[in-house]
Amino acid sequence: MISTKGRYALRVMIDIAEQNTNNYVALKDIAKRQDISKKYLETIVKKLVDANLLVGTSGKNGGYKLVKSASKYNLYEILKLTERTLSPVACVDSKSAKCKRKKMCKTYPMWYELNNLISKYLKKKKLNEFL
Amino acid sequence: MISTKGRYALRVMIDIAEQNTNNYVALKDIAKRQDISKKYLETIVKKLVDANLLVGTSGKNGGYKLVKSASKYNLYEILKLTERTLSPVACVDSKSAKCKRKKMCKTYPMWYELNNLISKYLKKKKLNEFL
DNA sequence: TAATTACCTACCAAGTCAATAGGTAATAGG
DNA sequence: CCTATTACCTATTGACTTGGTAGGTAATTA
Repeated sequence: MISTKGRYALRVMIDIAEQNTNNYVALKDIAKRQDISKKYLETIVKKLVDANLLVGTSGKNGGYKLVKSASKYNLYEILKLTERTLSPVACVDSKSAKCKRKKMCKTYPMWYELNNLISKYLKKKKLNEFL
Repeated sequence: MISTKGRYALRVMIDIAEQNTNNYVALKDIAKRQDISKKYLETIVKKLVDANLLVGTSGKNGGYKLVKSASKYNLYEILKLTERTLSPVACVDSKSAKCKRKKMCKTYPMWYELNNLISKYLKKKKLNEFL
């Protein structure tokens, strides 16, 4: 299941895109509009900045802004930052321990297919589709 | 993410179907073949019995068997027993608290669509496809 | 009646998640 | 230059879930 962090991250990205400005958007305002604790959002936005999906600046009129046009962001790249994994099962997750039954496992191909289905959906979905 | 319980449940169902017999299949043997702790499998198989996907009997030559042909089982009905939810996000999960922003939420339709994608895949996939 | 098997209740350690607390550093406007 | 504003940093907490174990009782058949 995708956590609140992931859902919030997406909403933050959409919120910034919606402002449709080249100015920095303050987190305080995003938190108010989205009705999410600003303190909590800080931990989420940090991940977005670290991954270069957002750029932030301090001080008066500071805040965050996108680094590329909304149509160039896909959901997968946003969500993978906040989620331990986006795989539906450990079997197809690169971060999980490898299963030694993988080669003989009758269910593995199905999990692999399902994983593909989800990944493709998320990679195809672009941020501008939410505006 | 689908838990080990769910993955094991599926493997148990396949294992029983594979034996291709009308006799009861003992959990001891399933555990050995699948290399899963029998004790742990007990908790999983109980859910399958409670939901009438399997029927079990005690005593010598006891064990579990299917109640219908493998082609009549779909993955969704099996996995939903072991997972708290099969929804990718709380927003589209009937068991989770309702989000009051649902009606105005820009992301909700996308989550709904993703949920549908996954559910449909799992409901279409039948047990006999693994034999 | 004895072996075999399912079935039942309880428990535990580790990990994850959602969220809060209390700061420090950078920047722009007056 | 100073002060308000804003991002950024580190640590902590309680609740919950997961994966798995322990130690039994009840049912069935040879």
